[in-house]
Amino acid sequence: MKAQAPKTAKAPANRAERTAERRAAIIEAALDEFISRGFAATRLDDVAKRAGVAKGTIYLHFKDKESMFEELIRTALVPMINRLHAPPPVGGSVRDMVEGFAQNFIREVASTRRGDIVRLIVAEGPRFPAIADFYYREVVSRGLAGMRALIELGIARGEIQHKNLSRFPQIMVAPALIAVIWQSLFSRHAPLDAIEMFRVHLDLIFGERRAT
Amino acid sequence: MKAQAPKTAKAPANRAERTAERRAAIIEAALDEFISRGFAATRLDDVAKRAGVAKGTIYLHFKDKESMFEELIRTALVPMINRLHAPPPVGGSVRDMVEGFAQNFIREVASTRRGDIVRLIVAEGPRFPAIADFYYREVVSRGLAGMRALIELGIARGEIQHKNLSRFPQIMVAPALIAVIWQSLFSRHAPLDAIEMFRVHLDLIFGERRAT
Amino acid sequence: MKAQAPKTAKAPANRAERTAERRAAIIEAALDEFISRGFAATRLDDVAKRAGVAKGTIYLHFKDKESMFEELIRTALVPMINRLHAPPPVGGSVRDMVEGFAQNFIREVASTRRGDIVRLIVAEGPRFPAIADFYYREVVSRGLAGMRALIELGIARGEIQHKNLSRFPQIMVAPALIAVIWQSLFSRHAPLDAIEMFRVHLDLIFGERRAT
Amino acid sequence: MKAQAPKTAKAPANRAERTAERRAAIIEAALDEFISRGFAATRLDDVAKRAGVAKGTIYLHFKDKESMFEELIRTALVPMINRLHAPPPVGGSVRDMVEGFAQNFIREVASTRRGDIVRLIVAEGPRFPAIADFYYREVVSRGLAGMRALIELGIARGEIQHKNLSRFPQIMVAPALIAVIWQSLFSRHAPLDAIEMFRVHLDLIFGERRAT
DNA sequence: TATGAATGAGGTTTCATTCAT
DNA sequence: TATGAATGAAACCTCATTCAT
Repeated sequence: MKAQAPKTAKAPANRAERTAERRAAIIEAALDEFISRGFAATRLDDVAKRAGVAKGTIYLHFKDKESMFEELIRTALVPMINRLHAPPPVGGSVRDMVEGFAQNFIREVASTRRGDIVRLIVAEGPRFPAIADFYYREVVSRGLAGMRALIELGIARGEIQHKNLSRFPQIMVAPALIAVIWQSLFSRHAPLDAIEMFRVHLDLIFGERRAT
Repeated sequence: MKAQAPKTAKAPANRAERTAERRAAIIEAALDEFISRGFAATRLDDVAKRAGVAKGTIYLHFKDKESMFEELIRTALVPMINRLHAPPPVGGSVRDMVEGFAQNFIREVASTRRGDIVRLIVAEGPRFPAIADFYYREVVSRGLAGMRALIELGIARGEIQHKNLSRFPQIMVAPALIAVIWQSLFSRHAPLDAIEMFRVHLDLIFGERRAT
Repeated sequence: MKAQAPKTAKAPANRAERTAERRAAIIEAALDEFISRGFAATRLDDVAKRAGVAKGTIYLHFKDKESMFEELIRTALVPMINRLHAPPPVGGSVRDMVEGFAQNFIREVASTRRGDIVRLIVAEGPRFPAIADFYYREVVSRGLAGMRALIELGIARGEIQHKNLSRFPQIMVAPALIAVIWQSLFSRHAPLDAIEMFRVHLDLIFGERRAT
Repeated sequence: MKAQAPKTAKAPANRAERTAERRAAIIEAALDEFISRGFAATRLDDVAKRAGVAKGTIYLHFKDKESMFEELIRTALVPMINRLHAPPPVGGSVRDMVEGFAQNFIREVASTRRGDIVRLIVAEGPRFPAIADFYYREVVSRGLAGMRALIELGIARGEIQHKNLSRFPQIMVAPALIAVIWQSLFSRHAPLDAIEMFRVHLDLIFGERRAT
């Protein structure tokens, strides 16, 4: 619908819209800067320049640098959280479900900027307890709970033999995290086929597959 | 004459010794500060205060903040590197060797400041390629090579069934890295028994054990 | 509406104007400080205080102390350069032209802050080749070329007997430079009537005058 | 005489001698540094390094940087002063005497480090009144007095026609000072034959010469 | 709302000077 | 006497934040 005055087609109609766009540009720019420099080394000047707004404009949207950072991380995590909420694509075997999830994660997180956000949280978490708390509450604990449920399903169905695995669902996702970190730090030195690594990892858990 | 005062063991004899001590104090203090604040947010003023020296003294030992950081990380990694060089305590089964190694790592790295150094590298690596390079060259690639050798030994001896594991030795150590990160970020929220987790992980690889 | 307050002539209308004023104040203050302390001993803190701005404001106008210095000198030389460009007040004898020029120079340079700038260039030139180059190119070589033209005119007209003088136009201006230096260093000890000295100097070149 | 123990010929016999040598080395090094950097930008560290002594040693010979500078300049001026004291090589014409003096000055001052000392005084004089005073008293006023005496002798002998010249002996030496400054600042851009220039200058005063 | 010039606290770094050896 | 490690005041410069327009 929306159907506003078509204007010059490009210019974003009304004021509210332009404001929202500016805000989005700031968020986008700030994320990029924070990812590539970390919190302390990021200059709001650069964020403003990259977002195409004046420095003062940032303060119309965020109280200060710190709350901007925290809010940003939260915002950026929402898509990941939503994905966790989404019911796993029930259907095939548990292995297929886990593998689907991991492929998704590796493709959409480990190899993209979202992976850098994870690394950013690892980097700045200790100095921003609010962020570590939020990340634990919204991502880690939910993700592990979901993974544990899958593991238990796998055990119940007889796909997984190792009963103890449900005590440490972290093991299931460990290679995915490794992939994220490897990507940021070492892909230059040696590329890593994260998806294949994950498959081998699943072989350990579910037993070797017949066919690929 | 000068009487050769025997000193009360506390006063560090000669000048060179005191200088060395001061340097050690600076290194110690700087590591602590870098770990808890990251590179950019660390103030050399605080480092000096913590080390009990004047600000200028730092510059007698290091060219500037950046090279201090790089040199520090290198220095701090040496013990880890040495441990990797040390021939694995050959003897029992491959599983025992790996488990011994992991216990050692978790006890001496994951739960100590050394673990924070690993996290620091993850955090600052992208901004300090020299550090990431050094870490890859001296720690990661060697560690993975050693691990691959062990895996191949395990396969040769029949302890390990999954031949593909040797392609991704990262899988073997993944839980150890998870432990390091968990320790820094989430141990407050939920403690993690890293050693037990690693044991379960080894069960996946070597098969379940009869007795503990 | 906003009533268009006519302002009381003191308040500098719009923002751009105030910025320009501030910049001018910085330049003014910096020149004074550089002149009285030299480059290295000048503190930007003092410049800011004298200009009535904050320290950071200086950096909105100049990249750093060094480029501020170079730019300042260049700016300050422009009036002198313009004067050199101006066609000499053709008219009377060559002697009158030279004497007019010298009187002007002594009055407007040797006895004012502009003279100190010349001394500043002498003082800092070796450490700022860019400045010495600029000064040579824009002031010295042009000034000497002009002076040589005048000398040749004087020779052609028969006012000057010494044909060799055109090989060293420096001789013509030497007393003017002496005056500049004397002013800065020794006027306290013994005042120097630079204009009279120059007249005597011209007597050597053009022959003694009948009347004053 | 001196005839001390020949020792190893190279090593400077006794302690006092070594101390004197060290002092000389410091003076030498400091002069070089001050000349090429100016007072404020000279680092005592560099002076010490260049002199081959420890930083602290400088303070055994000089109260502080400032008095070292002043003392240095004084010391360095002594040879020039002595030369002024020396009775002019009476003999030929006044012109010969002046020319001899000027050639000497240009050869031994303008083209050497001593010329840089003159420039250094021009540069730092205003900030070191004691130095400007000393220089005026010991060099300038004496030099000008001597020059005035020569001029008056020239007038008396009929060699010089311009009676007023004795009022401004500065005119006589002006080209020599020009040469000093030119050397430091512009010799890179355009060499200046100072001796020839001075000769032309003398032609103005004494009349053109028959033979060269 | 949006701007960006201005601020000034605070950071890194330098260097004259001291002093225990 | 000579050393040079240590000091810490003071310099340059940055950048989060404010505010008049």
